[in-house]
Amino acid sequence: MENGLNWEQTLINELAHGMELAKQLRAHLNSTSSAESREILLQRILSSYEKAFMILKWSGSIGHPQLSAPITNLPESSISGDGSPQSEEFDRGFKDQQDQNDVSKKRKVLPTWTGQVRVCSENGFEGPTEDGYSWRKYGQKDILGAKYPRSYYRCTYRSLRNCWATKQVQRSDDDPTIFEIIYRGRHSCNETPHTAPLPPPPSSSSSLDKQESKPKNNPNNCQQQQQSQNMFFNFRTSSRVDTDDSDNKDMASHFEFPSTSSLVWNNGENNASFAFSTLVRDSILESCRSPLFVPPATSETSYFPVPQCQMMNGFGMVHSESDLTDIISCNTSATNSPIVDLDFSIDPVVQDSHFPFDNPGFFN
DNA sequence: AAAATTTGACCTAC
DNA sequence: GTAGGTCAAATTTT
Repeated sequence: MENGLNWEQTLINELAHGMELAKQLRAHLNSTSSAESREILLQRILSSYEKAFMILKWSGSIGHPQLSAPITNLPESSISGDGSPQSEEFDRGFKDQQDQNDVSKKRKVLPTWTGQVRVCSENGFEGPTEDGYSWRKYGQKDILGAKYPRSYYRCTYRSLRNCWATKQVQRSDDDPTIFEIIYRGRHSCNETPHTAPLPPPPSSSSSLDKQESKPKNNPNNCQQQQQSQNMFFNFRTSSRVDTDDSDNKDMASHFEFPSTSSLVWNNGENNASFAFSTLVRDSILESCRSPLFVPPATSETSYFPVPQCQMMNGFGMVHSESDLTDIISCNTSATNSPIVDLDFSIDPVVQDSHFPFDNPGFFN
C-alpha cells in the first residue's frame, strides 16, 4: 500500500490535532472558562475525529475495495455485531464461521475477523473486562516473548446459543495497564430484548494480578452490541443502579473514567495507532447530549437511551485486520451497575461513503 | 449445586 | 519441533 503512508500520516495528524484540542478542553474544564468555549472545543474535537474516521474509511476502501461493498444484507448471524468486531472480510468470515461449527481446534479455521482492542486501564480498572458480552475463559497460554500470558475467552452461550465468538486478551508488555484484545467470530447469541439490563460488573479483581479481564456479563450483552452492528458510534447509557452485589459497588466507586485510560486504534497493517484521551471520551459522552451527536433514528430499536453518562467501565477500540471495521466499545459493565454504557462501533458499512454521524441510517 | 476459572494435555499450523 | 489455540478434568467461586 503505497498510499498508505499518506493517509496514515494525515490520519495521525488529524488525531493528534484532536488530541491537542482535547487537552485544551481539559484545561478549560479545569478553569472557569465559558461553556461556549468548551462547546467550541468540543465541536472541533469531534470534527477532527470525524475527519480521522473519514480517512480511515477511505483508506479502508482503497486498501480493500472488496470490502467497501455494502453489507447491509448480510445474514443476521454475520452482522450480529457484538462485542467482537464485526468488521472484517466477510467473505472469508462467513466461511470461517461455518467452519467454526465444525471444529474449534483448528487454528486458521477460525474467523479472520480479528480486531484488536487496546485498553489502557489504570486505577486497577480492568479495562478489557467489559465489552458488553458474556465471556468464559477457557484457556491461558504463555506467549513466547511476551511477559504476560494470553487468556482465551469464548462466549458463555457458546453451546446454549451456538455462539462462537471468542476473544483473546493479553496485557501489553510495554504497558501493563494496556490490554490487547483480539476478537474472533461474531456473536450469534443475540435474542434478548434490547431493554435487557446491562452486564454485571467485573468480578472485581481490580487487581492486575488476575492477568486479564474477567468476563462476567449477562447474556443480554450480546445482543446489546449486536444491535449496534451497523453503527458507527454507539452510545449507551443505563440509568439503572443496582447495588445488588458488592462488585457493582466496587465498580461504581473505583471506576471513574480512568483518567489515563486511553483507547488505541490499532491497524494491524499500518501500525497506526491512536489514542483517545479520557477527555475525548468525556467529550464524546458530552456530545451525546449535544446536537452534534445525533443518535440514529433506528428503525428497529430504540437503542440509544438517554445519555446520562456517569461513568463507564470499559472502553476499547477494535480495528479489523482488513481495515474494514472498527469498533470502539466502551461499556459499562454491569448488568446491574449504574452506569453508562458507552459503545463505539465502526461498522463496515461506514466504509462506504460519508461519514455519517448525523446520517440517519448510519446508526442502527 | 451450579457456574466459572485454572491448568496441563492435546491438537494443528507453521 | 515449536508455538499457539482448545479441550476438559480439577479446582474454586458464587
